[in-house]
Amino acid sequence: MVEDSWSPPEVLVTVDLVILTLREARLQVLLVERGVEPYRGARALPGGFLNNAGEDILDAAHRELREEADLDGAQLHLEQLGTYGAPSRDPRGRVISVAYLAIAPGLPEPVAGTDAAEAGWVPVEDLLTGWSKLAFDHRQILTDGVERARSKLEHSALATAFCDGTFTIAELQQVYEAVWGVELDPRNFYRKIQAVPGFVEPAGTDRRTTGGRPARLFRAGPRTVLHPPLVRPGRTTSEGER
Amino acid sequence: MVEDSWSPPEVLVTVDLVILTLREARLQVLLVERGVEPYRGARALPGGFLNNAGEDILDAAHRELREEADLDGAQLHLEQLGTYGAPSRDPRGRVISVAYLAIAPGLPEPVAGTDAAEAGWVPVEDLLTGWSKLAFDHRQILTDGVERARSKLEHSALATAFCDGTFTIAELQQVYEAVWGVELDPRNFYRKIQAVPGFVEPAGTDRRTTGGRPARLFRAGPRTVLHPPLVRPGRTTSEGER
DNA sequence: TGAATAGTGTCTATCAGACACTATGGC
DNA sequence: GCCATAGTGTCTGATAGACACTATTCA
Repeated sequence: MVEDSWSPPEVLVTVDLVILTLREARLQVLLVERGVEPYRGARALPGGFLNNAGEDILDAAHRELREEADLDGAQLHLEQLGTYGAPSRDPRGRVISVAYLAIAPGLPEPVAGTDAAEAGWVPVEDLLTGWSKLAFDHRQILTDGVERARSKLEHSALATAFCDGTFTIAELQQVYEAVWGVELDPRNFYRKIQAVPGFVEPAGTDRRTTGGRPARLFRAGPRTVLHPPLVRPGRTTSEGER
Repeated sequence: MVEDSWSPPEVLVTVDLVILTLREARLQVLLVERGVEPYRGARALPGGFLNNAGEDILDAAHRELREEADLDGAQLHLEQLGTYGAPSRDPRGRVISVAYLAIAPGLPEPVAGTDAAEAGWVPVEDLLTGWSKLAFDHRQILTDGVERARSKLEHSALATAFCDGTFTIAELQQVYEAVWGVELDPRNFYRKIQAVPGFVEPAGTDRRTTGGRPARLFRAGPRTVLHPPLVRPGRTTSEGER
């Protein structure tokens, strides 16, 4: 299959990040404003080229996380999302992008003092329901990242990655409600969470929030795969979804 | 972040395929024997370098499917599995591999007359329970591919991709049993399948197999997402899985 | 007729959702 | 006390698994 005179083409590789968090009870993503061509001035996912030929792709994702969002990848959930390689996706030439999905607990303030010209949290809903433009194929990557998160909430303990070290069941519920875009019954949710062995475990004392009775605190348990799973409500009957 | 004199490193890209099928009621994968260094003589997943800088990655997967397995990707389920980019994974230098998962209906004979020196179906169980070696990080890629298939059987209509155009419910059950490595009750399975709207639809006449009453034929329905899902039995109680 | 598989009916323990109710804080 | 939220109890309709039973072919 390989002729003697043939040699494989070399391509450039970027690593792009879909960093999701919960702010003001809404699912938000970190976007930067591009300072250089192409797509100068447009909003894009944070990311950049591999540093050198010896850099591991996952390491590059950690580096971008630090450089562009001032986040420590070791503390975050970080998983590969997919690789986007349409020949026309980058006007500079053949550039393929390995996308990663990162989940961060709610950061109180927008990221500042970072490398990118402008970086800020944007509600995902505003981006995906409207027709806002993102650079390159980043809208598709974002869509895939959000769908990955929605799906993984059902079968994995991903939701705890949106929370701080300790959290209340109500806070965990907010994660599910924001990511899935549904409302859940707090009482049933409470029991459902605790019916999954190893999902969350108690963490001692109490804390109060708006008004009511103080809530117990929990931390993430050892289990990353949920049995039984938490299934998304709605669509029980037949709909034509692709 | 990019100095004026700096330019991003160029890397080589291969596309590797995890092609799964069902033969003799067992989950099998197509492997080739490498004819060139590195890993000459070792078994590997079929695959190869991008053809030229303008070739789409998915197109390259289709091309490899045709060249190395004589299969038509348009007829098969084909999805991206992930990208493997450890700097040390290929002794030739910086080569990253985009892996694809393909699902094929049971082919009666081993593939012959193809490009690769040797190509043949190997039971997945033999590879993953034993300590058989595969070239590069292909054992990891295979593991990931099998786990992807196992998981997607629960929530998608992937199982029909293992079957011919028309199939019986018993044949579909064999898919689940082989991929999951469990035994299922035929009567409950039968009703469970038909309880999922759009999963399978009737296809006319009958056919008989070993002995018993002839079974109805079905074809894949329009639905690719299963509601309700088919959940894997077993592991209901807490186990420490990763 | 008997063996073998296809397909249906039914029973029961369990579970998910609805929601009444109690507990515990701040005002 | 009143309000708000946390957490528990209970009821009910749906469901998953076990398995008896009927149907239809071949030998």
